[in-house]
Amino acid sequence: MADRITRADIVEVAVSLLAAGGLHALAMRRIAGELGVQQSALYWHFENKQQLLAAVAERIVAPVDPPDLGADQAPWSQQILTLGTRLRAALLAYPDGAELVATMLAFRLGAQRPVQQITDVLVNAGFAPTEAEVAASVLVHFVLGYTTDEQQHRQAAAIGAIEHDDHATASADERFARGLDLIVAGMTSARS
Amino acid sequence: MADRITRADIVEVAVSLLAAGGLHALAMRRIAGELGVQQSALYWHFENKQQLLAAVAERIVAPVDPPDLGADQAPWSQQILTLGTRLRAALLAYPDGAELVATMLAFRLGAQRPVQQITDVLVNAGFAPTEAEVAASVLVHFVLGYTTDEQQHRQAAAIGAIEHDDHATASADERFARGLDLIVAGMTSARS
DNA sequence: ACCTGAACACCGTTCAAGT
DNA sequence: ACCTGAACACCGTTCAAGT
Repeated sequence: MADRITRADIVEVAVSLLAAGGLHALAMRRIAGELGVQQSALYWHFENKQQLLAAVAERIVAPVDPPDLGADQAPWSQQILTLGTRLRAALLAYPDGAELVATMLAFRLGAQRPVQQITDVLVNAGFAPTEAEVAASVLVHFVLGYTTDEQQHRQAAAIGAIEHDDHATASADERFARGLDLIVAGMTSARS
Repeated sequence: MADRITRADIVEVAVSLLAAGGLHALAMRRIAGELGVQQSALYWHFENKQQLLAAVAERIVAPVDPPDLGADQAPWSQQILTLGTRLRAALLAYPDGAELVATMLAFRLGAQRPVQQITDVLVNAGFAPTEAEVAASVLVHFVLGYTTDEQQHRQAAAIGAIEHDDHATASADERFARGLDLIVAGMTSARS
């Protein structure tokens, strides 16, 4: 009613809807409703829903800080573990966060920064560019896939389709950490 | 018109629709139409669409043969490489095959056989059960994630949203193989 | 047991028209 | 430049009723 709508407003509402109800709640009609505007109004600011989702995905992975590339940096293996852990934490901050980012990444729509950061760390550690890209994709696919699984399972438990298993949830962190370790070990022997 | 509809008929039509038009073409209305039946008729045979998709996913991964667990088996690392390559080939056989199987796996709806096969190979090679599960999940998430990326990118190129890059497509196989190698190397150092 | 017919409650996207 | 109003072309699911 009051003012005009901006791209940032739309993304902000979209993020809050995602936080509240997951990907299911992220409908153009609902976003428009929340902004007090017609659904067609959104299409002046975004070409389509995918572009909007790309912006949301970007926001999700934004808090993943780049590691120090300066003098006093941790060993590369430690940097990789940190990046992987931070990425997972960022994805877990929103329901369906992992699925959303994975989809956007497959379409090459934003959210590419974490992949680039990981690749940079590896190149900086002496990996050949192609080898660094391959290693980064192994890591990213594991983080996204594992976290998607985790969130989807958690959601199914919340609906009551599955009994909530505290034991399994507790060990999710450790299984993830072990997966990361395996990949870092693989990277170590891949370095020329 | 002629005969009654069976679960197998529905799955068969669904698979052929997937082959022809990808996940987008897999609509209850279209399946029903192809069978000459009302859409509501499908709900007598399947509880919902997800259960139907689970059956389709099962069909997609069915051609992934279990490796020999007998006497004259190849070294475990070779068996892992073979299983990973076969899984990817099975997923590539249908458009959106990887995405479909990944979703069903996240919901613990069928298509779990490949994961079990990989775990079995590792346990058989002397891995501790938990370590085998972690290693299998790393491998499976890479195969599914990488192949989903590949198929989605290919589809975007087909629509014309992206230029078709023969060079990139050519090296997709090699990048995948290198990723597999990295993971197998990681598994090797994870074995107690 | 198996299916029809019809409705319910949704979707994303387009486009002329208004201001 | 920015938004409304209304339509188009779809979805999955339910359920009384038929046979």
